[in-house]
Amino acid sequence: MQNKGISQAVIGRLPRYLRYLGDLRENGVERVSSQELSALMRVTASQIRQDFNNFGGFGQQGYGYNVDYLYTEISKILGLDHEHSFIIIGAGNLGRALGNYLNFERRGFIFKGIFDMNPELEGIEVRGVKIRRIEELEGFLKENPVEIAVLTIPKTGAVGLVDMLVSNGIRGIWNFAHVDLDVPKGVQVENVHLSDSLMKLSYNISRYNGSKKK
Amino acid sequence: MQNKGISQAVIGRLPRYLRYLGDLRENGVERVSSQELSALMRVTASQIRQDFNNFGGFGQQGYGYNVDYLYTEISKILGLDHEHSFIIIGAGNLGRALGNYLNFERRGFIFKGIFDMNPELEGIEVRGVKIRRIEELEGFLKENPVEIAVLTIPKTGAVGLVDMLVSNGIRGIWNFAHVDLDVPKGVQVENVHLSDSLMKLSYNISRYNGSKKK
DNA sequence: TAGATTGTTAATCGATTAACAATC
DNA sequence: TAGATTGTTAATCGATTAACAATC
Repeated sequence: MQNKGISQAVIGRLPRYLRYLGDLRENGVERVSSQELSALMRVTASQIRQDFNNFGGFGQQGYGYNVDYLYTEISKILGLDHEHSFIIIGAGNLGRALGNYLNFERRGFIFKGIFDMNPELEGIEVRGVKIRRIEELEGFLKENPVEIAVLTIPKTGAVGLVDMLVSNGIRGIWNFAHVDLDVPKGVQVENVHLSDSLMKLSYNISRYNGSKKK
Repeated sequence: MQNKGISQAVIGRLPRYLRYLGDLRENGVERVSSQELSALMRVTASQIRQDFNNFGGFGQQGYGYNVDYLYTEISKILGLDHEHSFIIIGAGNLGRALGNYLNFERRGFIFKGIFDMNPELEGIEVRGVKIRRIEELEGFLKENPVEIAVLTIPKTGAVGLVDMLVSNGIRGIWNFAHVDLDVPKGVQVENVHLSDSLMKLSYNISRYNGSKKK
C-alpha cells in the first residue's frame, strides 16, 4: 500500500465508504460493484473506482469488490488496524462527552487520560479514568507516551499548550478549540469547529427561506 | 445581497473570515487589505477577493475593507443577523454538552428544548431547560415552532424521526448521528460525523509515521 | 495627482465524470 | 466463450491563482 500524495478530498470520503461497507458486511453481502455502491451512496461509480484506485486495485474485473476485503483494506489505509492512544485536555461538558463515547474505543482509540485546570474536578471519573490537574500533564506524557491530544479547552489555553504537547511526543491534535493551531511539520491537526458548522447550517437555512434560489 | 449559486466551498470559508475579522475588530483595527488578511490567514489574497466578490463589492479600491462593515455583512450572509431556535434530541453526554454551550446563544441560536427516550432523565435541567420525554416532542413542536433540530441520538433513532420533524416545521438538522439522512428539498442537513473526523486524523498520523511522504 | 488596492477577467490547476480497452 | 465490471485514460467541469485595468 503506497499512499503518496492522495488528496484530502479522497481521504475525506474513505470513512463514509467504510461505513457503507460495514453495513453491507453486517447484512451478509459478499460482493459489491461500483455501480451498486454508487446507487447506495449517491456518488458516481466513476468516483468510487477512482478513489479506490488511488491505493491500488482492490477489485476484480467482471466481479466487483469483495466487501470484506475492501472493508479491511480501507481500515488499514485509515490506520484503524492498530491502536491509537489519546488524552483529553479540558474536562468540561464536551471533553467528558468525548471521553464517554464508547465507539472510539471500538475503533482502537484508547482513552488514556483527561486533564483540567479546575482543581475541583480532580478525581472525578470519566469512563473509569480519573480527571487529573493540568499541572500533571507534562509529567504524565513523559511517563506515558500518547499519540493524540484532544483539545476541548477555550482557545486561549489551546494555543499555549501546543508546543509542550508536541515536544512530549503528541503526533496528532484533534482540535475542538475555536482557533487555528500552529504546529511543526509532521504533527497533524484535525479541526472540529462546531460553531463554523452551525453557521453553515444557518446560511443554508436562511438562503432557502429567503431567495429560494438553489 | 443576492446569493445565487454560491459554492459550499466559499460558504465553508466564511465562518473563518468572520473569526479573523472579529479578532481584528476587537483589537481596534479599522481597515484591512486582502493582502494583510492573506498573510494572517494563510490563504491567497486572490481567493479572499474572489470570495467576497461573490456577494458584491465590500471593499474600496486603494483602501481595502472596512473591518466592521465586512464583519457585519458576512454575519448577515450567514444568517446571524436574526435568531434561530433549536432543540436537542438526545440528552446523552454530547446532547447535554451542546445544550450547555453558551456561545451558540451569543450568536443568536436560542435553546428551546431537549428531549430523550430515557424517562429517568426527565426533569433534569440543562442550562435552565428541563429534559422532556421524546413522546412530548411532536406536541411540543406544534405548540412551539422551532427552526433547527440537533440530533445527538444513535443512528437507528435518527432516521425514524426525520419525517416527523420536517412535517412539524423543522428547517434544518444538525446531525451528529452517524448516518446519512434523507430529507425533502428545502430542508437543510449539516453533518458532524465525529468518528469520520477522527479517522482522517488517524490516516494523516499513520501516513506520516509510516512512509514519511507528503 | 500618485499610490494603493479592489473588482474582474483570464490562466492554471485539480477534481470529477465519461468512456472504453483490459481482463476476470 | 460471452457478459460483467474493473482499471485507467481522456474529457469536462469547477475552483483557485495570477494578472491587470478600473478607481478610490
